[in-house]
Amino acid sequence: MKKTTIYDIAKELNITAATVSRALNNNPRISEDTKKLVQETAQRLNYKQNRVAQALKSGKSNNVGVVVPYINRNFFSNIIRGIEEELNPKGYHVIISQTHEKANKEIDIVQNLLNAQVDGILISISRQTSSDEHFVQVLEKNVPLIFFDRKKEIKGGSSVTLDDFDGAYQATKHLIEQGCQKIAHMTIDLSLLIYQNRLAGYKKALTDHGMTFKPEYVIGLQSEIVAGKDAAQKLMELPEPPDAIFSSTDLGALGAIQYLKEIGLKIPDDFCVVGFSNEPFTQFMELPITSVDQAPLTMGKTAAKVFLEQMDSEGVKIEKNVVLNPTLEIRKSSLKKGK
Amino acid sequence: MKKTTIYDIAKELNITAATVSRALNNNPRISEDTKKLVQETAQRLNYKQNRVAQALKSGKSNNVGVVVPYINRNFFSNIIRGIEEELNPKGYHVIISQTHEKANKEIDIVQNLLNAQVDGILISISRQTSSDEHFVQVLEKNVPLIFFDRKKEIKGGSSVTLDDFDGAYQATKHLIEQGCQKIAHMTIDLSLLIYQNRLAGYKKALTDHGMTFKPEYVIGLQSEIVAGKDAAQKLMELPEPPDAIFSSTDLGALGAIQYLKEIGLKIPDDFCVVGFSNEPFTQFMELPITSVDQAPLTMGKTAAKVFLEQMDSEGVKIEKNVVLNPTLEIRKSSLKKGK
DNA sequence: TTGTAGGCGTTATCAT
DNA sequence: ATGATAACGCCTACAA
Repeated sequence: MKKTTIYDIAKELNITAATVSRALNNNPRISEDTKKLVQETAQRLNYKQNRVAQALKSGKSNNVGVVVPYINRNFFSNIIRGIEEELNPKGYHVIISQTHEKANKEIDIVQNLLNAQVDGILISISRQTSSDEHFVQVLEKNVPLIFFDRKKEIKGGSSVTLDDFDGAYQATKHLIEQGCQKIAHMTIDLSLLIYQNRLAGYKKALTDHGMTFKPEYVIGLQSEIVAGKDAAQKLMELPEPPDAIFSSTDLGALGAIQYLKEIGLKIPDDFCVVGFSNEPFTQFMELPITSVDQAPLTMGKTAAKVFLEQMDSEGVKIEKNVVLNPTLEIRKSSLKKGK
Repeated sequence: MKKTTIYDIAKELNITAATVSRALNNNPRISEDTKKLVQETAQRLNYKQNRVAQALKSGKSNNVGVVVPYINRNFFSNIIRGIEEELNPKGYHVIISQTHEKANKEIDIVQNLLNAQVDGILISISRQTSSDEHFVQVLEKNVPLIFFDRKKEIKGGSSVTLDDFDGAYQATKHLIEQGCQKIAHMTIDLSLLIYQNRLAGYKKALTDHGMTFKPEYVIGLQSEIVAGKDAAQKLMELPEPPDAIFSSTDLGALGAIQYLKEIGLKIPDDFCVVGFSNEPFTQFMELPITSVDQAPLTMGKTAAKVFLEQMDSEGVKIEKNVVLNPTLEIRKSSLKKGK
């Protein structure tokens, strides 16, 4: 079945394609009669606008590219949900791609998206990413570029991020208020800004409350349960073991909890643990885990809104940096009785 | 900065755009010299193919539409990951949309995707969906239509589904083998085929092992923890309460476990519970939950492969229905000692 | 081996 | 209020 075009409608009505186009686009200087006629015929012939042709003509594809490390991570899939829900009603389609945390892949993807004439790119950079060139190219083509969560400082780019510093600060302060004296910190890849900021927030909370920062209380790991267990073990074997852990990941926190229970510690009485991300499982546990919520849905919606603003302000270049506030979800793993 | 086109390259080299196009597409009847020249100039001028123009010309957009109820459900985001990983290397972009389980939204989305000239649609239908028309339209336009997980029987459509019957059968059989005598079943929306099949598999396993099916042991609920608790309570208040539950969802299973623990039952000694979906949290629990794994990644990859096959077999209409086998992940919640 | 010309479907700019 | 025409960028018969 051939697709029907405006020419088919035109032929049917003995008018010209231009008129049909105008009628369909509600051009004011078309008689109501023809408009009606055209619309009816369009319906009858089952006409559908060809968005590709429109895109070629207008230079606008109505597609935006969204780039993340992995789609199936809870955090990212929530962000994407937010983006889709904000952009779909405005007529945009969301194209998703995964970098697998590889810089090369990211560069390829960005190139491909540009070739596909996307109207904007929303991205959370890969762990490996160090160069800027592909982002510069995006901006040179006047394609809006919005970073979310993991950003790259670049002139002309916008961003929506979480106040990781504050999240870590809240978490640490909460532990202090629970009476914890020796608070350790588990972190991940410190090459990423977000983890640096969490570390910084942790430090600041300590010193703000008259506690000294001890380097040996900071331990790096992969985001896995076993790694969390191992790290906890190392911490507990220190001459002066900690009495609380603020982990930059929930899986790390979970692993730590498992190890601490194994060696007979009572949580939260003997030891408090706080995670980061507020993964779904943290609230399902028998011992629910306190965690910093990153508001991914809001982050996605906000990133989409920033994109829309840029599209609206034709010509005027906007550079907007939104910082969202995290919320500490306090649960059993850090809530001492009587507090 | 204006985009460079093949005309710019042509002008630069005093040749014609057609030659440039051929050179870039590696047309055999172009001299190696010009090819090289063209490629160098393309590089130098930072030329990028315009995929929209190509799409208009060829009728192929190199975009596929993927439609799911919600992107952030673990099951769906894993499927999407599989699809993207399979299709990206082949040069396709993946457009995602969410139906929010609404039939209207689904119809709109499908229309929009068709307007956008997608080369294929991969979809898991909404709970509400009853009509077929939008799918018929897809097939009439010769656009490959592949259902995954939740399908609609329709001539010309392909599908990749899970053998839900078998998953339920395995789960129930496992409970029987553990010595459970009175096995209840928690289900969700029986208007969806998948839940019907799970119920059927449950029944068959019972009768195959000489146990009688009791309607009062089947209880419907929403997929929430509280609903699981309530349902478990109702079951336990029966004159003859069950000694095991096979739940069609993991959250239902979790809720049930929480209630059972509250009333002092020991799991798995007094009571066994099996869930469905193998959500990440099931393995993180202090009492890890046995669950049926749905192999979402494989499902996504398979759906993508089916789509690719259809694209390869130009003209020939293929209708393919793949059924994947679930795996029972046996964990503590159903594993009696000594078994 | 390369050039010419037309068309994919739409819209914007002239005319009429 | 409508028609004619060109253009978006690319590709491909057909010619040369």
